[in-house]
Parts: sequence; structure tokens; C-alpha cells
Amino acid sequence: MSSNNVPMKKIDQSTWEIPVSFKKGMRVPARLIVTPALKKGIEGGVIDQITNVATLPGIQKYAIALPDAHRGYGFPIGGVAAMDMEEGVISPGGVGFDINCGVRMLTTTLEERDVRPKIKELVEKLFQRVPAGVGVKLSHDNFLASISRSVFDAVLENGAQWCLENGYARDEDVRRIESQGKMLRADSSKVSDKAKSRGLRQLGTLGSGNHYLEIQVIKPGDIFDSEMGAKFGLTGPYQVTAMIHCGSRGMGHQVASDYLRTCLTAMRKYNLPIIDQELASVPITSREGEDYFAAMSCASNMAFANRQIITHNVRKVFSEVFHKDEEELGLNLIYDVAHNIAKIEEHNVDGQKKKLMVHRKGATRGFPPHHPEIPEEYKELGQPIILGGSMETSSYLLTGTQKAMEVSFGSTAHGAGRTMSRSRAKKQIRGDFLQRKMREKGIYVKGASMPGLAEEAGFAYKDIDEVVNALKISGIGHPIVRVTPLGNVKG
DNA sequence: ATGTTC
Repeated sequence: MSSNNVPMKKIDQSTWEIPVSFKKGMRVPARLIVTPALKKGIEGGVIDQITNVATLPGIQKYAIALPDAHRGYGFPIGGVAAMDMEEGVISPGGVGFDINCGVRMLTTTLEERDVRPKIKELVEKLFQRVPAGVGVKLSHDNFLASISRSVFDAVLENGAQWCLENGYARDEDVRRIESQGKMLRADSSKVSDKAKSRGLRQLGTLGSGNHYLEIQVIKPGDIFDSEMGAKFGLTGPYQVTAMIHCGSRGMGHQVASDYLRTCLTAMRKYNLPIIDQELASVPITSREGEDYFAAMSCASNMAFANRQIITHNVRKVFSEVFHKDEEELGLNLIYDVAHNIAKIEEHNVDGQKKKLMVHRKGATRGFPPHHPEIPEEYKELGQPIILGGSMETSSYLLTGTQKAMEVSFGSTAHGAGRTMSRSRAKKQIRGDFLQRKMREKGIYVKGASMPGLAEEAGFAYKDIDEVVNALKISGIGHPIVRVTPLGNVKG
């Protein structure tokens, strides 16, 4: 199916709606939030998937595809679905395999002229200190490689707060992580031994695919709201920033695999129709639903801790390379967002406040100013939203809006979104050629694998500026700054 | 995304 011949009603200049009459079983309409240019690029698979999502029990208002949407496992990546807590279902496919994949952004006191001459040394040292690549584990000489299973259970239940108690975080870091880096319903007894075994030696590792650690610069003209930017510690053009993008590694992947199977079996018991096996889901209030949420929360906490430990090591490497104290270099956390997660939140539905299970898959929470879940220092600003772009283009910091609360359950895009499969990208460019081309352009990239690098070429992604344009037009994100890569450690 | 086909 192509998206061209799908009946869509234009709701406003950036919103199109597919009615419930489109597919048997749809309980709510599906909505696309896109610009005309992005709408043309939406794959038919996204339409199939988002209208499948609209059939799930308990879904509220509409199933949403964001401007970076592309085909995923069951649900599209760049999708939001909010379910009623009593009548609704929870779906592992609505979270994704990489549970709590997310991104965080740090400011520095350095400028481009300080970093350019040392970018090679910096990237090479970061590559040594932050293990990257498929299946990568910590080496045995790393203290964290030797933690016991019971300590790991504490990490799973306490997330980034474990990091704070154990010397891997500054006080303010934890405040500036979604959910303070700790999902409260995490219960490590709901995580299989196999999942724990896979995660035990992966705390502080980057992983592979589109995961990266990037050193960036603000180019002149790329600060869109300097007053708000200043409050996030953005001082002006040429300032250097850093981003860390990764998730819960093999541990989250195993939790997702375990519970997809559990849910599929349980669906027969609960007499739930199976429209697509990849959409396996169970009642939120069922034992299986509660267990999945508890295990997903553990994987989320592992990912928060993972990004925190990487941050700790990034600060150390910067200090060594620039021969300055960490504090002098700033390296302050702006914020850490989760973009593959399900959360219990309160939203307005038909004028009533309701608790919902909000699935965000390849979607970022973006709460407005004064929302109770925003750190005190950002109350007037709204929640920071971080959009990681491709390694060849740029990334963005935005803030959450009241409009997003009204139209997308306080959600917005998560990045550029792929336009082509990994295999297709690999056929079009070689990793070594891309690496050389990028270094000539002034982006010092170092990847764990050359084919892996080729899969992440800029042309394999949508135009992030256009994605941000869609967020601006629809009002579900307020742009603060664009950052351009200087160096990148690629998983 | 992922010990990339348990």
C-alpha cells in the first residue's frame, strides 16, 4: 500500500487524519503530523502500522505518527499511543526492542577553536574509554565489569540514582533526567536471568547501530531562542556541546523478546484479537501486563544508568585531553530524554483528567512549562527535547509546549528518522569512503565497524531541518539551538 | 536496536 491513495482529512496545515472507516476494527482515527514534503516520504508500512495501532483496546483520541515516522516492529518508529489504564493494553512492540533508547546533551565551556586542534585525540580517547560495537562488553579490568548480580539488581531498580549513590553522577544530573533516572515500578524479579546476564557487563557501553557519542559546535545563526538558550547554559556561537545516544543494550533487547513471547501466548487467554503478531499486547492490569511494565522499567533504569556512566567517563576523558578540572570544563547535563518507553501519565481526554499508559516509540516526551514533572530550574522553560540527527548533519535542542499536551499527549519527534534500510544504505556507500569524506569535511568520525558506519550515512535519514520545521508549524516543539558535529564515536 | 537466523 502506498500512502498516496489513503483517504486523509486535513485537520490543519501539519495534521492529516485517517478515519476509523479506513480499516475494520479501528477504535480511533490515526493522525500524521507532517509537512507536505515529509508526507510524501511516509512509507505505506507506516500507514498500515499506525492504523493497526488504532485498533488496540483502550486507545485514546488517536494513534499518532510523528514527522520522523518510519516502519518499525509492529508499531512505527515515531509513534505515540496512549491507553486507558483500566481497559487498555500495553504492548512491547509499542516500546521497541531497545527499551529506553534515549539521548542526553551536555554543555562545555570550550569553543570550537579549543577543540578542533584536539578533535582526533579526543575522539580516539573517547573510543578507548567508552566501549562501542555489536555485543561489546566491559573489559575485565573495569570495576563495573565485576559487580555482582545483587548489585546489578540494585542498578535495575534504582537507575541513575544508583549512579549518584556510587560516585558516577553529580547531584544535578539526576534531577535533569526524565523520571529522575528511576522508573518507580521497576522490579528486578520480573527480569529473566538471561536478560540480566546480557546486561551485567554492559553498564557504560555505547552499543551499535545509530548509537553514538558526538562532539558538536553551535554555528553562527543556529541559536533560535537565545534567552531560553542562555538558561540552559548555551553561551553563544562556537560553543562546544556533546551528545550521548544509546539504550539498554542486550538487556533491554532480551526483556523485549521475553515479553513479546509471553504477551503473544497470553493474548489467547484474554481472547484478544491478533491483527499482527508484532503487535502482541496484554491488558495493563493483567499479571503479564504488570510484569512487562516492571521489567521494562528495569531495562529503562539500566539505560538511564548506562548513559550516566558514559557521561562520567566522558567527563574524565575531556579533563585528561584538555588538562583542566571537569568543573572548569562545565560538562553540565542539560537533560536526558527517553525515546522508547511506556509511562503512566495524566492527560486531558474530552475535558477529563485521565491516567494513561503512554507508549512512545521513537518519540520524545515534551512537557510544557510548569508541568510538575519538569525540574525546578526549567519550570518556566518547559522540558528540554533533544533530537539526535544523523552524524553528517545536525541535531537540535527544543522545548515542550502546551500545544503538544493537547494534540500528541505531550510528545514530539525523536530525530531524523530513517528513509532507507540499513542494507540499502550499505549498498550505496562504503564505510571507509564515508569516513574519509567526513573527515575532509571536518567531522572526525571513528566507528566500531566500517559496514556499520555506512549504514548511518546522512542520506539514509530524513532531513532533520524539515522534521524540526514540522514540529514548529504544528507547535509541538519550540526550537532552541541546532548543533553540528565536530567528532563522532559511532557504535 | 540486538551475542544482527534460539
